[in-house]
Amino acid sequence: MISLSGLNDEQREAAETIEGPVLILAGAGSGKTRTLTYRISYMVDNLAIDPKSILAVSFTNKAAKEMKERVMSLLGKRKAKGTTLATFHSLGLRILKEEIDKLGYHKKFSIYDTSDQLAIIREALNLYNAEKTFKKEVILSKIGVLKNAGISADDFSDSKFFDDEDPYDHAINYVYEVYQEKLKFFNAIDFDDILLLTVKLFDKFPDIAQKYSEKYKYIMIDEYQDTNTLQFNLILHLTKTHNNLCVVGDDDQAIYSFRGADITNILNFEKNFPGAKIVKLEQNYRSISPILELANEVIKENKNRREKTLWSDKKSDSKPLLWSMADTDHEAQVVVEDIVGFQSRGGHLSDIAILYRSNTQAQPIEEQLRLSRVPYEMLGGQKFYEKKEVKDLIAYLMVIRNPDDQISLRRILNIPNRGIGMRTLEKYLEVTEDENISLYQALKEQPNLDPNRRDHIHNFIKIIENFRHKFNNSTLAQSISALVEEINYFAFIEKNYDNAKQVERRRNDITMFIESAERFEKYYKERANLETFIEKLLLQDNQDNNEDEDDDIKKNSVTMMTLHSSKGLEFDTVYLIGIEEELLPHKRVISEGGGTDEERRLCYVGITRAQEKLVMTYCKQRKIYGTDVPRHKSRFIIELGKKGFFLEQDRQSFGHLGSEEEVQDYKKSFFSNLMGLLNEDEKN
DNA sequence: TCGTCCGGCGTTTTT
DNA sequence: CGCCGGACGA
Repeated sequence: MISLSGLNDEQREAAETIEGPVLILAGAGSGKTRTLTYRISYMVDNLAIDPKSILAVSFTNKAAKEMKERVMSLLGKRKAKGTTLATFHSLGLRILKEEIDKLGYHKKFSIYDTSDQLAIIREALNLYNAEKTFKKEVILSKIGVLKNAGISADDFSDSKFFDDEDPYDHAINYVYEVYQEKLKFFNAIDFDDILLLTVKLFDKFPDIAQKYSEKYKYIMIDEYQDTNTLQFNLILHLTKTHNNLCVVGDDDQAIYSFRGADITNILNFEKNFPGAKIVKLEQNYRSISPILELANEVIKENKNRREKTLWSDKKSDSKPLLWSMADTDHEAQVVVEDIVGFQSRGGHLSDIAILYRSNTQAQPIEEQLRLSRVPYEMLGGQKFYEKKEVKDLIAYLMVIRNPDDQISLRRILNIPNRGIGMRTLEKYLEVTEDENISLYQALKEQPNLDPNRRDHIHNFIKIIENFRHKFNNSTLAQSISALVEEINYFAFIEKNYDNAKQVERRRNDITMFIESAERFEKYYKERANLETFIEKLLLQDNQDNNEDEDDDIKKNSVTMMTLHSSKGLEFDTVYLIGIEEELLPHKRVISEGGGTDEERRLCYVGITRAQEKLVMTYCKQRKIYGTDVPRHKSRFIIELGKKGFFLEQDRQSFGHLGSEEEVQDYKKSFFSNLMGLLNEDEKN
């Protein structure tokens, strides 16, 4: 039996209220994950509820994984088994994998990322209007908005989102329809479809919806303030038969409106789910009070929020710091030096996070960390699978699995070059169009269309077919290596880049890809196959699965991530870099004229990640499009230094290294930087 | 068919 | 500054 005595009164009440709707308003650091994990454990261990009927949904893989680990450590692996702790998208995908044929797709569908989506939109746009009046990125983002609002292509022109006066909307109306048709023809879906189609399925087939609702009798949703209409509809379907819904959220941390998140979902919870019990968690267990005071000061400027009084009893005299830097390189240097100093005093690198508004900020820091030999782990950013070489290989896997996947097929048809170029492709696309068959089918069944290319096409098809068998009969990693060999991909890389370093890097990416398949196999054992591997890749679920040896490495590395992905996490020390105008709040938001409330919340999220030490930085100068531009500290904090909420230090002169200890650290880190540089040179 | 060169362009945030 | 896409030439 799990004891709930470690929870405070409110937390315990939330954990013990199992039946009916519950809203937990949980301020930053108030122990909501703790509450949720105890709630799950309490249900399984004390109430003997079947773990299979418990579903907890969060937004990011990171959060889902964290929840999983904490439930496991509380309940033990054996008892925790069967609970579903998923992200919205992994849940949707799980359902679609079973049911998507009812919507007219085959079960081996592909999932398209942004670049795949853009490729389709470009063609659809050409069909609509040969002139380049409309930008495909704008169209894509609007389609995304529509999908997240639950609006299909047919509904758009009748919806409140459609403006008859706006030529863009007419273009979108056309493109959205063509886009969706093509996706279906390619047997592919995009990210938003994962949820859109799941909801569609439930709308269309109430009996299927009922099946899942009966399966998941107890549902918990984390970060409820960030749910959008589509997700809300999904929740409605799933809770329909029982109404056992427990949501956790904090309106001050709503930061996903760009993805259609609708804050009214949390504000109207009682209305949507009558009889809801509401629990407020207001004690912050995370941060020392000076950090919390700064956070409260920042967020209180926002008008539309539920009043909260977050408090902490962790008193301390050490105030947050604000460092001003000369430029981004200087910023990286100072921050990394500080980290090296911390490390040399015996600190754990895993206690440190570097947070930023935009992924572009990560680059100088990353470089400096490498130079100083500080291990780090970066979340998000350029995704591994988005690298060109990796994408090529994945495209092969996709076509092997789903030959209808025209986007992937076209990507690899002439990679490595095999003499099937644009001209040939166009001929075949015509056939595809005329006979309404897939491109793959056309290639396979009519190799004589272009006699000069016949052999090339034949060989290509043979590779695909052979490897379809190969993947069934040998292990995943073996098959992938064999494929790389078969298509001579390494030779292709060498041919394409004359720069030896580039060749090396790209070869390395391929090796890493194969290694990731090996690790996947090791962890998933007999469940490891092409299907499961691709799914993992596409959900960007890169959270490494290796429980054993890599754990040590992870325990000793700095974490870098955007403010968005930091939500829900906590660190002893946080460097919040680039607290400056046009970055936080972001330029785009300022120029669009809308409020900066969400940016302020983002700032609040960043500050409240820190437990003991918070360092904010800004640069006096920053390179934008290659030229240096003067910068200013963010409006969110500009007045608060004078009021004593943090200490401001100008690091440009290095004049603020006070204690002897710090000076020593500085010297040491300078030396290790130098060594790093030398070693780097040696290598090249 | 394939490589290269040039001009325009845009930088949020995520699954 | 660096990417993408179009144009052009071998």
